[in-house]
Amino acid sequence: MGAREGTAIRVVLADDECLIRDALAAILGCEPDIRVVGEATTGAEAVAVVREKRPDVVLMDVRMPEINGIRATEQVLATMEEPPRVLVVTTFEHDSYVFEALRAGAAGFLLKRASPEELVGAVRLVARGDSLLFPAAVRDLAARHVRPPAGADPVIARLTEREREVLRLMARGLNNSEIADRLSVGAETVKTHVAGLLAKLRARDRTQAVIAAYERGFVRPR
Amino acid sequence: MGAREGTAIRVVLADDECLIRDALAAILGCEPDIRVVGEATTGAEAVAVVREKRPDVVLMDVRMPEINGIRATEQVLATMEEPPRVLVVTTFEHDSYVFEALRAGAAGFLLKRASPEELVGAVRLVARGDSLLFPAAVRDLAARHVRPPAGADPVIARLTEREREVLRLMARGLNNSEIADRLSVGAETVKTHVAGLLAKLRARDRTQAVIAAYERGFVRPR
DNA sequence: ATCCGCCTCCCCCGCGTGGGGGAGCGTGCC
DNA sequence: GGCACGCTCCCCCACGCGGGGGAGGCGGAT
Repeated sequence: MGAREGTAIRVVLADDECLIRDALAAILGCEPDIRVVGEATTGAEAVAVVREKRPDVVLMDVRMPEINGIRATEQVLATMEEPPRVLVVTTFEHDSYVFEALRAGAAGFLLKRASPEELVGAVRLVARGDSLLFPAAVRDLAARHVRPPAGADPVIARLTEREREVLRLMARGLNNSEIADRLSVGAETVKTHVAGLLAKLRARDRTQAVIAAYERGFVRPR
Repeated sequence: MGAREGTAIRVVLADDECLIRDALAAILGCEPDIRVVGEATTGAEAVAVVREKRPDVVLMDVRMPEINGIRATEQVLATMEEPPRVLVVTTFEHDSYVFEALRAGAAGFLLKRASPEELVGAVRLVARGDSLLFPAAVRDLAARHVRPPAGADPVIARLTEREREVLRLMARGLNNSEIADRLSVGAETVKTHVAGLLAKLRARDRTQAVIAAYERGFVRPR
């Protein structure tokens, strides 16, 4: 899969800004082992062009008319038998798209301010089957898996220590009496804490509270 | 941060196998801009050496005596003020350590069978502040964020379509009557589905069911 | 010393929830 | 045709849960 030995790496460029496309084409065109075989200015067009040209690599901009680059990536990867490696390109590294790009199955993530050398390096890398990310991307990903430094969430921070304790146990599926046993307090006490929790989390019932615990990263799956 | 201009990139190698260390040292030693300033054979030793030598980059093996590379990475990054960039090295790319390495804050993930060029390239890359991953790593990560292809989980798979629908809404905090409205069915019907859900998920109440939904990746935070 | 927040425990009350049944209806399988 | 299964709806009932109060002790802030 990817580029066959001895053949040029076939690349499709998808970006709504003509300037960017030209710049990318110019940089990649200088490389003997890379050939730009198609261009697209919208997400929909990108899907069509990629389907037709069957490139090894797609440089996909995130922000494009009609369909954005993420969706286009999804569609390409979902519908093609031997999909190309998609390299998602964007302007801002703090972009939350980083994450979605990976979800969509992108092979890598590249910043527009990358140097020409980095660009061609990245194209060769993904064509070989490797993947790459830029630092912000990794930080982004890592951040999603490391629990926020003990209550970065303002709402969670407003909970008392005891309430957090109760919430943790609630999120493990314990009912009030079990929590009471675990904390060695009366069942009535637990109810009070639960009531406090619900109010502060704006939750109607314990189920919504547990959902909030997950959504705010207070507890996490796995 | 990282390597200052004009200075060599200072690298510490941590691997319990002497052969590997020597090989890495030999490869990196040939590069004028890279200097191996320390080596370690255990996780604990790695932490100590890194703290003392303050390198720009650490090549950290995953499997090491006493403390594994992941833990060592965590400790280094958590305790040092200007921590080095950690490049986690392993033998198998399907290793689940990939994920944990990122959690721990590693800048990149490298396979031992990488070519010498890739190795030095990777070291320079992370020293500059970039990060890199190999394809399996990205796939691994992506897999954690894409919901398993419509019920990879056997328990979830045993649910009927309607039950999954109800579970989704339950996990969004809706109560039975709200779910009934949303699905345009009677409240009694919802109760039946909920009962089925609870039995199949071995959940005592809806809260435990929602927890199961999160834990099994049926729904996910954010 | 006073106030306030937190933890603890108690009361009553309404209702949502879950458990136990049963039943009709359509679909697909054997 | 018989059968299983999923979806729909209904009954009654027990209980956990959440809402509304109140109350005492304890520590820190002012």
